[in-house]
Amino acid sequence: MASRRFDPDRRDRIIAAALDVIAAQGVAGASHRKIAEQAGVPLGSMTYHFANMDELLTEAFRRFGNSIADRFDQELGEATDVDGARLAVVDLIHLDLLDSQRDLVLTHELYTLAARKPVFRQITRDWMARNRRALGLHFDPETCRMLDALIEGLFIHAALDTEPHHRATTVEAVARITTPYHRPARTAH
Amino acid sequence: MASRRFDPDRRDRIIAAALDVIAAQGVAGASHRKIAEQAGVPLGSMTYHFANMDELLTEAFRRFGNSIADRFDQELGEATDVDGARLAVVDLIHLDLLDSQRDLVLTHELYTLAARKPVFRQITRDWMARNRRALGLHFDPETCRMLDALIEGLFIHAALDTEPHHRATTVEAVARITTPYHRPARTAH
DNA sequence: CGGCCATGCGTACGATCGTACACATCGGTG
DNA sequence: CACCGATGTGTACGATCGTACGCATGGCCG
Repeated sequence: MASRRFDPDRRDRIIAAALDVIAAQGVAGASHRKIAEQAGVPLGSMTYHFANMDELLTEAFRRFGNSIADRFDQELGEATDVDGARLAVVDLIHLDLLDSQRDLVLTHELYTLAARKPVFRQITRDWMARNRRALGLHFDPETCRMLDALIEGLFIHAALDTEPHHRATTVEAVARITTPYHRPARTAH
Repeated sequence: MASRRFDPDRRDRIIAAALDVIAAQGVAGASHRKIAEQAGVPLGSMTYHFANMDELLTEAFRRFGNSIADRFDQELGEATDVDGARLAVVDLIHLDLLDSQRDLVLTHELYTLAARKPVFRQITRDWMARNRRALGLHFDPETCRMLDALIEGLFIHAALDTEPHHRATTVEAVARITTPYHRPARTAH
């Protein structure tokens, strides 16, 4: 039998399994028992490595948020001008995120928790702050807020629409939201 | 004692209670027992009036979606031009929706269910379709999609941000997303 | 006026949950 | 080599859940 000594991978495996179960069954369906089975560890390990369910969920969602934010940092860090940044945003939405039903589901689950429990709200805020910082390399703060909101909204629609989103629509939407509005000159009246 | 004969209000009261409990405790915390207590009906009434939990949730969220969509119809129906419609959208976001933590929480809960179960996805789609139809009175279809997405995103941010959203930011964001993008003329190079 | 049946309810059952905790295991230490 | 404490696990308990179902109730029909 494998050594009974401390196994540093054990914690990680449980966290990964937690995200898998949440993606498949939702937070509501994520029990210690199911996660333990998915991770291939005994039930007793759950309370040994994590004081309670909230601690496990907290760590899991923090890891999830960071993994998404890493992609923001990477894509946007490579952009060299505003147009490149716009393109990076479009790619982030289309390539990395919309294709992955898993990420969408996890995002929804996190938001739902965040709307109710302060701990998860903080995780979400940290995540959003990271995203905005990445966007802030190329856009002014107010635009970052709008752009961030638009990205969130496009997420949601992608999760629920039957028909796939057209990339052209995303391109146009990103272009619009990053372009300051100039009130048109009034014609005489 | 009150009559044992059929009470048509009973169903409605249960549905209203269900939304109250979901708003307060989330779908995860909404049990037959809690809803029954909130509605002031015995536990046995729950399975009498609703075949199972999903049927109750379905009816509750359908009612919720319709109540929000009604406000969209009303506000946008009163607008007479595009600027009026833009203002209506801003008002919808700020007056009716952002102030109400309850609506935000319910929206998140519905989306989370919708991401997983087809029944609730259909409810969400119907709701979105109603909203888009209302927006369609004043904007072209592509703009409706973008605007709808932006509204969703602003919702989410409102639920999670500590600081309140500035109305001016919303006004600017709505103006931008409803203004077609014109590629700027290139300077010589 | 007496019985019947639609309406509505109290209760109990089996499943599942989070968590606690006694106990097994075994590398390191003296 | 003996034992001790760190590491990890099996199991059981109390709470809560959705749901089923037998039974109480009382208007209505004959």
